[in-house]
Amino acid sequence: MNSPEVRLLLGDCREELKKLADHSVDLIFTSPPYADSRTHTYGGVSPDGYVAWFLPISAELLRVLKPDGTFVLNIKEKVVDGERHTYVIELILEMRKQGWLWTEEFIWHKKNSYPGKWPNRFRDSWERLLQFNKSRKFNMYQEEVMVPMGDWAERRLKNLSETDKVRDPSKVGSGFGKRIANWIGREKAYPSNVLHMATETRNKSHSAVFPEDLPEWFIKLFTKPGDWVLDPFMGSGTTVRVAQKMARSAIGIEILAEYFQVAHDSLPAKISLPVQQLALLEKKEPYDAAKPE
Amino acid sequence: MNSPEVRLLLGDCREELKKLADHSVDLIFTSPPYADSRTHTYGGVSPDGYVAWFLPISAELLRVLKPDGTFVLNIKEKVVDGERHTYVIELILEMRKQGWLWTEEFIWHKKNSYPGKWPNRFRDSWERLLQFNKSRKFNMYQEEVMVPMGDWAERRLKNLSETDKVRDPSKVGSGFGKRIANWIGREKAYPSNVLHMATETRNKSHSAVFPEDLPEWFIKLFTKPGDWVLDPFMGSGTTVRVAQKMARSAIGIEILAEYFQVAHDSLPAKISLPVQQLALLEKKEPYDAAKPE
DNA sequence: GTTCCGCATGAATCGATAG
DNA sequence: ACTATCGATTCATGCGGAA
Repeated sequence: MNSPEVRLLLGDCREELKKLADHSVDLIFTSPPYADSRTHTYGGVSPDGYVAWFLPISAELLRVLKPDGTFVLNIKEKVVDGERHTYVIELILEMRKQGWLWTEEFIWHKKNSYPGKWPNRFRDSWERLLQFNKSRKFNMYQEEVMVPMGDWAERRLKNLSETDKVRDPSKVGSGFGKRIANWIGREKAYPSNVLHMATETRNKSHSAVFPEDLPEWFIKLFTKPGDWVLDPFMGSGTTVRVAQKMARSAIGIEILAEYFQVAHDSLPAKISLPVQQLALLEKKEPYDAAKPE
Repeated sequence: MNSPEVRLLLGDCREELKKLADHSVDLIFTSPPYADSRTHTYGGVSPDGYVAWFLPISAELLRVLKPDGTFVLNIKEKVVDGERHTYVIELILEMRKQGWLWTEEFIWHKKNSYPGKWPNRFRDSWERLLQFNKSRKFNMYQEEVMVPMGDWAERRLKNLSETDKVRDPSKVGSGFGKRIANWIGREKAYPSNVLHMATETRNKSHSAVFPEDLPEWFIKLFTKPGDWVLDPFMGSGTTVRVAQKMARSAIGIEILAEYFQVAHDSLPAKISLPVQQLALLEKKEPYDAAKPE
């Protein structure tokens, strides 16, 4: 494999994505601006217009993703007029019409949001991580994200009963049997589709939408070293930064010069930008640490 | 308030619901048969036909619910041909057309989910708890579900002082620190929209689909003693049993005589059934403890 | 009494094989 | 080709009996 590289593109992803080749990316991990946030960019997408705004982008993502690649979309609907808005679930339906397969929905449980409440609801402590694929056969490296087994295992496996050594069919006909003996020597178990991760609190010079653990988990699960990771809404660059640390190649696209600059500056291994982009950066306002929300 | 009572109805909820008066119920909590499960009843609803099957029922539920009442629907889509099926999210969209407001989506994190390993997915360890309302003003007794605070705030503030204060003094004055400080010294905190509960695996003469903690939490949150709770898919009666324990009145509807009998027999405070229903029970096979799956 | 340990159980899903 | 059946895989929990 070639030495991993990072490419940062300053601009609107609706344009920048067109520069990427077909079937060139192994994993897309992104957290797009939610409806009504970052209204200063992307024309202030309204909840009602969200699906129409996103579909051209997801069409490009479908094009650049390799056939055995994966698209993970971190998103959560906001509350509008007392209701959860339906733009996310409508988006799922429309993306399927585009050709995406809705393989799975992971839950990110945000462990440490501060307590608080509204008259009609509690604090929102979870977000969706929608997994989309182009085909039913996609790359997944499950062993990379295994977790330590519970301490029950040690006790359990010390003494095996006779029924443990053979497949013991369930009494109630659930069709499920077990062979406890298979677990001997194992120290790790597979995770589930619920991820417990704290939100980023140690805020550095940039504020991140999600903690580094989140892209790291999916990069481990869906790519191997040298593979290409894409984040079309790079923001302050969490995804590309993690990808670089993990020896994956990465492409990050960001429309806002301030965020772009933060992402560039925070890469552990520095990269140089094309002259063209440096000129673009010059024209924008200088990055102000207090500005990004 | 009148003394709480429990009414059990043996029959198809599509018929039985018609017997209930308009605006008579404070909380509907139910877990309908998921697509393709419980195929021996309800004609084995297929994923593709699920929405059409459910809509007439949700229309009746809309009629019987009080204007300030709440409907909590426990459901999860199954995997069909490698994808999460879309019947649940389609149902949300269709129910809104009926007049329901989709107020919130709680997550039930099942700590001990069904085991299994597949090449393309992990264990499914969460289910949806969809909250629907008829109006934006509904009864919610948030204090009833507050949880012990523990040392949450202390840890949080310690974190704040050590890290955030140093790196970004603006955070402390900006309200973040103040909000945290507001919680110091309080004994209880409001919960979030993620519920961590184990499934009921122990088989005590009947197997419950969900643990008693689950309906208990929503009954506390959305009703007060004496209010009416309805479960149109009663099953083995977890919801009505909990409601009775909590001094709420309850109505349970179940189509299958075996489950109906279990629900009736497991009520802590015994109730007598109308002669008509006893006759119906007679005609069915007698309940056999080994039989319910 | 308290702690430790054995054990059955569960809204599942995939791939291969058979009709 | 398309559908139905079958075997394989897997982990946290709470009860009950033992130490």
